Amino acid sequence: MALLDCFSPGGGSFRLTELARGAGLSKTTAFRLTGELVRLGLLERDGDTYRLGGRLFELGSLVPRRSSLRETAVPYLQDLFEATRETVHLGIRDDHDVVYVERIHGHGAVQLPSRIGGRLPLTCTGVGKALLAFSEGELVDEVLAAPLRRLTSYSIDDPVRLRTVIEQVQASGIAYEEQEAADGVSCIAAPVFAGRGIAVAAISLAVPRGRFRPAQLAPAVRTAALGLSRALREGL
Amino acid sequence: MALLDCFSPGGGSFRLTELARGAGLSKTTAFRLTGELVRLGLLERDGDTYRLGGRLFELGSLVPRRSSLRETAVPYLQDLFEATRETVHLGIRDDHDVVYVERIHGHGAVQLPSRIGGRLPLTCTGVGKALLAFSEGELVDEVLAAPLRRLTSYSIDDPVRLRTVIEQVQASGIAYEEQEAADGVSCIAAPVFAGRGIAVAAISLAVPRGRFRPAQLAPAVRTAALGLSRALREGL
DNA sequence: AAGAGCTGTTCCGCGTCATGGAACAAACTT
DNA sequence: AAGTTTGTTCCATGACGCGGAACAGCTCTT
Repeated sequence: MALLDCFSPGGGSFRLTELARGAGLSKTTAFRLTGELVRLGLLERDGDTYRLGGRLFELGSLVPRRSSLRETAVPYLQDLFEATRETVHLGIRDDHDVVYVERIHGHGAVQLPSRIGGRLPLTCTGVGKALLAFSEGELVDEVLAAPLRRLTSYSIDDPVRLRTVIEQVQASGIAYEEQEAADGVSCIAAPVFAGRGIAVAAISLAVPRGRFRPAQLAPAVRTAALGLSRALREGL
Repeated sequence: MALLDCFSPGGGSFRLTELARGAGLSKTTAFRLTGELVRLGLLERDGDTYRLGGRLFELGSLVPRRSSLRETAVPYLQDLFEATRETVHLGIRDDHDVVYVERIHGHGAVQLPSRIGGRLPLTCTGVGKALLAFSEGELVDEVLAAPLRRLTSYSIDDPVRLRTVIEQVQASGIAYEEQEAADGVSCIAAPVFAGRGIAVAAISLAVPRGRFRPAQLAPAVRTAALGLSRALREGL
C-alpha cells in the first residue's frame, strides 16, 4: 500500500527509485514488491517506469456503494446534462472529503480539480456543502472545529460564516459555491436522500462564472436529485 | 490478493469464513489479513460481513490508460447517446477479454452482462469483435486457436465462421453482434484508433433486438468512433 | 434446558520468508 | 575516462506471519 499510495494524488508514472523513496522502503524491497505487484496486475511496468495496473480498475469498479449508486444515477445525470449542457457531478462523502463518483461533461468543458475517484474538501465544493448540510449529528461541528482548507482565494475559511451558509443550505435544499474550488467556475448542488433526512450523495452542476444563472439551474438540479432519491428508495 | 479476488465476479459481500475458504487460507490468517485490509481501506467491514473498500475505488480511478481514455471519450459517448438514446459502451482489450471502461444508458435500459470494469470474451461482443479485427498480428490466430467461450446459444463457437466475421469487420469498419452476449439484445460497434491501424478501444451501441436498425445506427457509431480517434491523436 | 454446531476472536511456539546492506553491471552525466 | 546514477542479484539475520488449539457468543436442534 505504501507503494500504491505514491500514485494517490494524480496517477502518473514513477521509476523504481522514486517509489522506494516515496514509500520509505529500501531500493531492494521496493524492487521485490513492485515485481510482486506487477505479477498481481496491481502495477504495470513499461521499461523502467511503473504505473497503476488494470486490475485495480477492475476491483475499484466492483466497490458496492459506489458502483450501485453510480449505476442507478447515470440516467438522471444524463437528463440533467441534456437539459443544461453543463458539467454534472455526482459525489459522496468520505470522512471530511467529497469523493466524486461520476462526472459527465460535453466537449468544451472547463478545467476542474474534480476527477472521478478524486477527493476535495467538503467545505470548498457545492457537492460537499450539500452533503454536509444534511449529514448526521455532529459532523458539521467536527468540520467547523478543524482548520478550513482553501483551494482558491474565494474558499470560505471563516467557521462562523460557513455555518450560516450551511444553515441556508438546510433551509433551501440547494447549495451554492462560487469560485471556491476553482477560479472562474461556480457550482450549484442538491442533496440525494435514500431514507430519512441524511444525504447519501449529492448532484451538482459546475458552470463557468460568466453564464452562471442560478434561478434557471436550481430547478433542474433539484429535479435530478429528487428523481435519483426516489429511484434509490424504490430500488431497496 | 487472494482475499480481494473472492469479490471478482460481481462484488457483493462475504463473511470471514467464506473469504477464508475462497482464498484458501486458514481462518486465523484470513482474520488477521482482513483486519489489515480494513485498516488500509481496501476492505470495509459491516458487522460480520466484508465488502470491497472505498480506497480501491479511488485507486482504480487513477489507472492511467483507463481514466484518460474515459475522460476524453465521455463527450463523444454523450453525443452518441443523445443521437440514438440507446445504451453506449466504451471498451478496451485485455488479453482475450474486453474490459468495459464506460457505459451510458437511459432510464429503461436493457439488462446486460456488461458492467464497467467487467470482462467478457472478445468473441461474444460487438466491442470485442471490433477490437479483435484491428489488433496486432497474431492475436486473431491465438483467439481462434483457443476454444471459443459462449454466453448465449447464439454465441459463435465455430472458428472458421468467426474468421470470416472478423474479415467482414476489417473490410467494413463496423462490427455486429446479435444476441451473442445476451438474449434479446444486439450490438453494433466501431473501433477507435490512436495511431496506425490497431484499435486502442471500441465504441458500441447495445439495442433491444426488436428495434435494431443497423443502417441508421452504423453512421452514428462510426462518427463517434472517428471523433474520439481524432481527439486522441490531437491529445498526444 | 442442555447440548451440538456454527460463528468470530485470541493466544502462542515454530519456522519461513521478507528485509536491507553490500556488490554488480549497465547507462547516463560530467 | 572517471563518477554517479540507474536496475538487479546475492545472502545472512531475525522479525513476523503462519495455522493449530482453545475460547466465547450465537442459533438451531433435540
